[in-house]
Amino acid sequence: MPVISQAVQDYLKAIYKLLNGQDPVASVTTSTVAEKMDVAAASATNMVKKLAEMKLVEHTPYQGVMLTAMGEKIALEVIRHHRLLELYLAEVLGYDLDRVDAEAERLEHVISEEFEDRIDMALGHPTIDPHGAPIPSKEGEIEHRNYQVLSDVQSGRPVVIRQVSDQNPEMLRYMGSMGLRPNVVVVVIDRAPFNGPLQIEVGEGEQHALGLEVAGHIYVTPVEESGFA
Amino acid sequence: MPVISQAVQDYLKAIYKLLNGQDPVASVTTSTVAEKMDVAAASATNMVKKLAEMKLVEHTPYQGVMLTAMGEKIALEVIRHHRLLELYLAEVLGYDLDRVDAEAERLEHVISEEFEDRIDMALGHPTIDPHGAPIPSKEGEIEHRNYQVLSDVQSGRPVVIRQVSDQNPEMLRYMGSMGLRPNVVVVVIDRAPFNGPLQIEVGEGEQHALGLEVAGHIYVTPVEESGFA
DNA sequence: TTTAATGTTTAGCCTGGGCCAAATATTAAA
DNA sequence: TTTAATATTTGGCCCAGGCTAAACATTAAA
Repeated sequence: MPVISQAVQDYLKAIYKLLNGQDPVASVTTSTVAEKMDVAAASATNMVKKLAEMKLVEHTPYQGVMLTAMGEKIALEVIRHHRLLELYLAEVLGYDLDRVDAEAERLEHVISEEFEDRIDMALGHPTIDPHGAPIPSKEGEIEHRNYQVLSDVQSGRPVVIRQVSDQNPEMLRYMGSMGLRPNVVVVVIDRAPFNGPLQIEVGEGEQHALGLEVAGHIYVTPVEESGFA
Repeated sequence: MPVISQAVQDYLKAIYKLLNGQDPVASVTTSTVAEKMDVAAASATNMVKKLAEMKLVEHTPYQGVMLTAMGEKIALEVIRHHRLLELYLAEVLGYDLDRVDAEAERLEHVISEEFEDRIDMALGHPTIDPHGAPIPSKEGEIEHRNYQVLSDVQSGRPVVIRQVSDQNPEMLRYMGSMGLRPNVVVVVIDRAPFNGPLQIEVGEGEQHALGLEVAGHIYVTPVEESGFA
């Protein structure tokens, strides 16, 4: 089998996330892949063809792409690397939450099995990354949890933040500035009409007005529930 | 100026090491570069031409290659990354000495300035890597020390190992198995004739027979001296 | 049901960094 | 000093992974 290049890893990861991410998509087409990877449609077509030849994906033209077992395994390995690295950077090296993603992105492709194992051990075999996303096991198992979106939470019911989207460092920084991070309790005090902002109380203290877009990137469970499906 | 690709970094590092390494070479020709990089001579020619266009080296055909100030700066940055990483892997993550080089080789090209600074801090701003090689400062300064080669040491005079060559993991493992690592005291008990092996005493205890090839990759100073030039 | 809009693929090109084989310089030996 | 051995460079090729423009499919709207 051909080499699993960095590009191949990145595409598989992107496809995996589109299929199983926070808002999974019915069918992953080459153009959604192109968009996620930020490349031209033609480039995605080429790569998808190549991945299909390598038996890492199955592709029905105009329908969509699916990962094969092998493709999914590789994607999960990359994601495991990524999330272990994120946690290591945050916990051990003291990175801010909004900087771990970019660094992990580059490191994830070059670390050895030994590196993976050693940071896993140093972290005590963690299962959740610093954004609250599950870390796949070495065997390629990953926990799927059902979280609610903060923007859907009704007023007065306290919820715990379980996960925040790591897509946008600026948004992460903004969330961080209000204390919005995993394991923090939040109560929606009030919802402004016409898709207006939420008034929320964070932890014991401060109140903030929070737009729906940001609230839609915060995943929560009612206090007392874990979110297991 | 064009992008400093990984390949460019590797060539600059190789040229730097040929010029300033443990046995510096009068002139670095494209073919020595090719050999060090383990590529065909034509490939090295191409890259040297490219480096010259980027003003990172000066090349006089059939004479040799020299680094410009800029080229040397980049080489030293890469070497700093490499050696900080080696030390971090050994000290913090518990790597064996013979495995740090390969891992650092891949990581050195992808870590950010922030990563560099954080591990530097975690290690207390070290100046020597786990093989005993100096770590260039962030400003691109590097200490040059004058060490003796163990194979040249006369019998009966105790010496301290200051550095071991990191070229060959197997040799490193072999050295390690005899306790030959930086900061260990060694005495040459006897030299067999006809370029035969040295009989050495390592630390307080064991004696070993050590071939000249390996002894030639161990750098020492007489006990009580530091090796500063 | 035909047309327009949209999505997908093909064709052909580019860049980086390898390769080999052949041509050309240079140095060393006869 | 001429020849042989050795270095170096050139020319032409390959592969990965991008790109654009054009061709071709499919779905939605008229």
